[in-house]
Amino acid sequence: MRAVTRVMSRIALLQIDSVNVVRRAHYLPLFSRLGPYDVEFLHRAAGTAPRRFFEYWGHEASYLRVDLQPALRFRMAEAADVAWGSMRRVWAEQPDLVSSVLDEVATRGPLTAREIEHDAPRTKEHWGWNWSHVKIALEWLFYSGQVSAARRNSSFERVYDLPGRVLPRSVIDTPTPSPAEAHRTLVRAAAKAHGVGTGQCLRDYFRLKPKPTADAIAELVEAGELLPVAVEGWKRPAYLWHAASLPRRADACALLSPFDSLIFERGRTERLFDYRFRLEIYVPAPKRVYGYYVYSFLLGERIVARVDLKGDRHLGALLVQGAWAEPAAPTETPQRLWAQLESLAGWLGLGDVAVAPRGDLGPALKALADST
DNA sequence: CTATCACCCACATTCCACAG
DNA sequence: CTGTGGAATGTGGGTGATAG
Repeated sequence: MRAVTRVMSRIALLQIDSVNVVRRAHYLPLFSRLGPYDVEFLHRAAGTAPRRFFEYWGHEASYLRVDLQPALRFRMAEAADVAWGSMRRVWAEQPDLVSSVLDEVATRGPLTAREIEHDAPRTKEHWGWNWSHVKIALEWLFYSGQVSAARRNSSFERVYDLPGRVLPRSVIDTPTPSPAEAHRTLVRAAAKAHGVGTGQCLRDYFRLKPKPTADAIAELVEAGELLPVAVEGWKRPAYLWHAASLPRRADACALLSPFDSLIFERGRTERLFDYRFRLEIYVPAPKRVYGYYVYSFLLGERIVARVDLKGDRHLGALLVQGAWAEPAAPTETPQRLWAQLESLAGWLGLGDVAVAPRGDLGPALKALADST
């Protein structure tokens, strides 16, 4: 068994080969480790022929490389068993609605949910979201692969269309792999992205089920693609991607969105970075520890700070509503963070960065704000 | 014309109990 | 210990209609 230090694991992790996206991209960017140039590239790549990315359920709602589409068809085929309850119900109880919505997309698409005229009632289930039955039908069709997302509109709503008009011909023509082969493909992709990870990490990347993932891992170990390793301080066995490179150091400098693949598996984040992160957008305001939408600041190979950000278009400013240093923060943290905040504001088309001096980094950032 | 408002959409996490 | 299922949690923002 080869031993891997935690520092090596952190560095290996920084090589990302797929991009997880995307909510609320208009006021806060979730392509957080990509610069403006890369975001342009991603939009172009997702929106023009031949398309390089498509939207589907990966880890969660994600842009995925189109060549992974065949490996996700098993999930589409399982939709009747694994999709959320409201979707399964609309499929079982209102088949006519589902087929008329599909017809509408086929004849008039691409379309958003809003553009399909209807007086179907709305529901209020689960998360307090308030979907119309037409929207649920569309999401059912999306989950089961009968429609795809052509793009998002300016309100970030999904624009649905038939897969044949969204995906490249070569992808449509690719035969469907067996579920076992599909799992190997997805575990490979996860392993490349992680460098080093536990079975848990590899499974969570595409939200796979335990049994088929364990089988895929065993087969990839057998084939020499994954190497069993022990990571310093980790209780569970880990796997090293055979081709992972281990640079001597990492010079990252980036604001990570709460949904960034670097930190979306919270247990892994804690084991690698000694950094506890929890999403607080669904926490009632008085119970929040840090804030509604908190970015983590990656510097070098450590997470050294977190900031609660809000883009205020009306004021034309990026609001820093709080800033906190982590124990690993070096002295240059405020300056490096400030530069990233200015860059982010520029990318969002916001002229200013306004700092409220909340949190232990607040005063230092405020001083930098006042001096510019 | 601007301000306001209603409407619609956004689909994740975390804790906990319990079964195997 | 691992996995699973249930329960509980929110507000931001774009758009287009309407009021003033």
